[in-house]
Amino acid sequence: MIKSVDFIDKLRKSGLRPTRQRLKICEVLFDRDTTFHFTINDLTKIISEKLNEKISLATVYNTVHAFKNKGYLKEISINSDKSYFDTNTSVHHHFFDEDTNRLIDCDENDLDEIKIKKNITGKKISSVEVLIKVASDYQNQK
Amino acid sequence: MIKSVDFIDKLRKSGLRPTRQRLKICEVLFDRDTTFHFTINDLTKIISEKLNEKISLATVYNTVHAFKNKGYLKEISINSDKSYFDTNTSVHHHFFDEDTNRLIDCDENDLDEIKIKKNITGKKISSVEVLIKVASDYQNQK
DNA sequence: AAATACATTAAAATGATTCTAAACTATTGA
DNA sequence: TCAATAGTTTAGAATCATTTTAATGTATTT
Repeated sequence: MIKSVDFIDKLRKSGLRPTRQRLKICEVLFDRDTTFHFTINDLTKIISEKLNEKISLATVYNTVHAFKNKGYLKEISINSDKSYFDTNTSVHHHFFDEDTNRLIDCDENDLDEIKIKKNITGKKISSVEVLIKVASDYQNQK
Repeated sequence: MIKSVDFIDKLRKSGLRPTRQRLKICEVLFDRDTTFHFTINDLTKIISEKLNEKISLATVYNTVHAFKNKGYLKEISINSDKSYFDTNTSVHHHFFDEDTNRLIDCDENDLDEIKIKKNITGKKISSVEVLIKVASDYQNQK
């Protein structure tokens, strides 16, 4: 378990004031052993239902975006209406389970390195992301 | 230039009635030499501003989804609020220009084949998509 | 040509996200 | 320590993309 002091430090070092709300959200997001994939809705539910805390929806959005901008969260592109976030900020790819709408991290060994053999003039690559959609066999036959 | 008769045929064969609105949209989307990437907003603008036609927004949505379901359009996942569509329905990947918000198709030769070396139990891969975000050099240094 | 099934439409509804401006709180520095 | 300040939270309103509704219109079938 990570001490709340660590989060206070982390926030201060990023120029973010350690408020009650931000510390709570830190706990939910970062006090874990494994990567956490979530939508704003997921996070809001955990805060209100599991932790019985009341944090304004606007604050949840603000905080998640602040964390993303500081590099503590990664936003994942899914063909969807919602944004997904990932506590694993390293360069990695994803499986997306279309049955459950859940994301699964790809391991470094699950894919070969993606080499891009083309350049867009005057542009620099800022990210390369692979999304592998999976579904149970029978549902796939649409 | 594709004759409107061809579109009537195409629609009928797909079990879609060839209405004035659908034929107009076919022209915009499919009477082209090269792949067309668009958002619903782009399409609506072309219809109303360039063609001076009046098609209800709901119809544009309905039609684009119908065409997608019939396999005439592909929906592309961008980290964004909007959906992008592509008249190129083959398996291929994309560059996304973050400066202009424009999509560019990857050629078959731009990337090696993506081999996935992991299986999700009980699931079948339904798609593999690579999205390469690019931006002009200086804008990248945020 | 009538009956039927499918399509279009404007407007309302929905759902995710952002904005606003007022109240609140952490930090700074006298 | 305490007031000034700068940054934060908040509820609710606003926005924007998309979907639904239910009434009207049109292609197809018989």
